[in-house]
Amino acid sequence: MDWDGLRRELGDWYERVRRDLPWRRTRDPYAIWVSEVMLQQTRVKTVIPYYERFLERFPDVAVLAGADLQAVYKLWEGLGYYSRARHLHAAAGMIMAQMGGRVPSDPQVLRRLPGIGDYIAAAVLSIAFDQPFAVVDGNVKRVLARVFLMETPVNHPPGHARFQTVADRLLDREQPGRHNQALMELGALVCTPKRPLCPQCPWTAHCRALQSGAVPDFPRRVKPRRPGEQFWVAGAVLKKGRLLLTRRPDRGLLAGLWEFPCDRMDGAADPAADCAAMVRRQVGLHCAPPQHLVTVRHAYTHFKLRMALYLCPWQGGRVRLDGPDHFDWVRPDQLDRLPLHGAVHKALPALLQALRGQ
DNA sequence: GAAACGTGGAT
DNA sequence: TATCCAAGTTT
Repeated sequence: MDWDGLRRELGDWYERVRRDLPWRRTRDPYAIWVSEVMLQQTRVKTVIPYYERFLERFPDVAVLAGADLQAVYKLWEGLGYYSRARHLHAAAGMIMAQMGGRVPSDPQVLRRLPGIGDYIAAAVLSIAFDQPFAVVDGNVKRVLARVFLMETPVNHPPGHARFQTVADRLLDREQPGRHNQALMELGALVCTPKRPLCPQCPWTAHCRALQSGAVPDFPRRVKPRRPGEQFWVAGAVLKKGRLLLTRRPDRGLLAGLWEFPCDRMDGAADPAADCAAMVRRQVGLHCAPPQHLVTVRHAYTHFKLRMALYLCPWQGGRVRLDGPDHFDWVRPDQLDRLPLHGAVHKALPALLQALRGQ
């Protein structure tokens, strides 16, 4: 295997075609780090506007560390995987408190920060600090699987180490940052999951999948299991023109985001009554018979959701929380101040229309 | 080590 | 409409 040839051809190709992305215009370790966190399981096109806003609002570690977590969540709204925002904020605090305000360049130290795993550590160390660590992300696995005809499934954790081994051997230790980005760029632009553009690939002379006509069969994947379906009922409690919003705990699904009190339905022959009972249980309020507004569908990674939203006129009681960790009575025109999750955003137009009609 | 963890675009 | 899947990490 001509490793030097591979590295050179990849590097030359990258210099020719590389996209001008915002995080490629800086060597600031903080900015690189933020971009890598946002890019986790998220498309470049989606990330760009979030990245621009984030760097404008939180230009360095000190500003981020001093910000309210809620403000960070608000900026993260709609990007998904909200624990990333919490971890980023927490890590910034640790960097200020323990590391002199500088993103650490020591692999052991960096790797211990929350939200920084093997991939992000390697990316930051190579791109911002020129250290020889090879990244292994979805792009890299796909490219390696094809070029080396690797049978290892790319979506099965036990096989990850095999890809890391190959990536380590392939790494250009002279220009590790450029090399890592080039390999990912190749996966993103040419060696794509579907309909790869092999004629444009710098590695056609080396690719074993191409030579054996097996490109469409690689990479291998294990079959994911079907996500189940959940049914939730949500109640928009209305009192004197204000809506009750609750905040989800800082762990688990949609951590830290705001929503109308909601819960899974337990089979519910009578969803409206179930909603009223849910409101009593979750926030301790009594309401008039709930009126169905809309049912939205939403797909999460591991289950599908159908959420029925009801309008629940307040009748009595003071808020006592069981589940959510905060609440607020919000005027409908101020809902956009809170970070809300996708299902709530889908249901919101129906609610606002109903309120206007009252 | 399997499962949890979001969302939107492409097909 | 259903499925795939994208610059992964945590528990």
